[in-house]
Amino acid sequence: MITQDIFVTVDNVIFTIINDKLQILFIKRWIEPYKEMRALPWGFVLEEETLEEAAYRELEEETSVKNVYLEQLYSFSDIKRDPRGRNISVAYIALVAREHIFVKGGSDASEAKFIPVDKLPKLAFDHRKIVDYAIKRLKRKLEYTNIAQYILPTKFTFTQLQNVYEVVLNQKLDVRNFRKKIDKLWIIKATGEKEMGNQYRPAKLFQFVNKDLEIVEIL
Amino acid sequence: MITQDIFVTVDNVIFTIINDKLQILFIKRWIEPYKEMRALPWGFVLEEETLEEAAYRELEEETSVKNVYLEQLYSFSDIKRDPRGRNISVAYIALVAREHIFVKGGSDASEAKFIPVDKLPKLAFDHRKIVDYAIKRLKRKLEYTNIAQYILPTKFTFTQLQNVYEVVLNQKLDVRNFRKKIDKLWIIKATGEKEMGNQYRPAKLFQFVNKDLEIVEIL
DNA sequence: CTAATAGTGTCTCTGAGACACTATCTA
DNA sequence: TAGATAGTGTCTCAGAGACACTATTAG
Repeated sequence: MITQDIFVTVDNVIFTIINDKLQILFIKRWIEPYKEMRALPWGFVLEEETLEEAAYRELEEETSVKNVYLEQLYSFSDIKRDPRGRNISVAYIALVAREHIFVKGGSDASEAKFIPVDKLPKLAFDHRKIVDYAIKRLKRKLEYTNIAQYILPTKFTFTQLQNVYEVVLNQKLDVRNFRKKIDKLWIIKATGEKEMGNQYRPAKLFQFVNKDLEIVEIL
Repeated sequence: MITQDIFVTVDNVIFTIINDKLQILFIKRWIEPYKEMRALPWGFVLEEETLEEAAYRELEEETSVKNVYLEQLYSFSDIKRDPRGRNISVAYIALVAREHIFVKGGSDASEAKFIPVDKLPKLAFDHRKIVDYAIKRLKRKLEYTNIAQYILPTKFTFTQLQNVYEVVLNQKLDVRNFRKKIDKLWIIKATGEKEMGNQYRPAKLFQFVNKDLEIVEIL
């Protein structure tokens, strides 16, 4: 029998939209290596849990969260990715609506916070590579699935939906064309309610028809 | 420090086309569990190699191969996937042209052979799940990249190219529409040569313009 | 000249994108 | 009634798919 001295970990790329910007959760490292730098929340995989369970457990250590979407991204295995020893990390993407996530109190150890993707500092380990890959996957998936629902509140306005697309794809979209396209896909339906309380015309509230991830050619 | 007793392995889903059929390489297991059943070629990840290197090394243990395309598929981690102990397996997809792969002599131990995807027997472990996922990925990737080149000889006819699409997507395609579409993508070019030796009109030979994987909206 | 596959063009329909005005609410 | 955002329709162009015949070779 072979012996292996390899540690298996999970890294989470947790996306949400705050202030109309796509943001990712980072902790601040308080020990070497990469002390003081930002890093993705990570954790060891325990013997009695799957990778997905490990990712979910890790997620809950840093945040209070509900209605989260979790998807395996890729496994990273560069020999030197952690200078302390051989490590293989399975990265996960998490998508959450702003309303459904709460970052746990900044114990001095972790100090977790969301940072906009266009303002990322230099990151620890190979986390920049992971983040880049995660963004690419998210963009792609937005275009052929109903994944947008996981980053939105259950009930949302058409404008909010469009904003998800604009912020993730990082480009402005035409209001009329966007609505036409979404309408034809039948992935959302009106709730009959309206968003009140603003000093302008109230917007209709919508919800997604299918609460599971669905492949739909979109955009 | 945590101790982990988890073995990390790689499983290879090796695709090629033989007799106009999409086929995958399997070995026959000669020990329990799943003795006598078909399984994907697999191997342990060594401490001084990346996952991709492990997949490639394993590939070379079962076959002589050149010009192979290798891509990480997904990591499988069901607690009970191997009854002998905790195991996490990173699956890889390999694509090879029939001409570029040779299955090593059937030592009684392994007896490796290609089996058409529509005639798979019951497979060992969770390999059915892996295979299904691999086929799905391959189909999808065929539609938006130039990945077909890796399953074709360097020079090929338009008919052969169309056959790759038909066999992988498992549907007949219209000759004229297919040619029009491929033409417009500028991903292949005529070599000027023709395929001779047949008792009918000789077909022009083509080759791919870009030898690297390229994202191109296709079909 | 027969058998077998290579290779080509047109029409219709649908989806994508460009583009500007009216509707509805609060203060 | 001013300010602010919600919500809507038309035209043009490009790509997708349906469809049938001619071209070229070996024997």
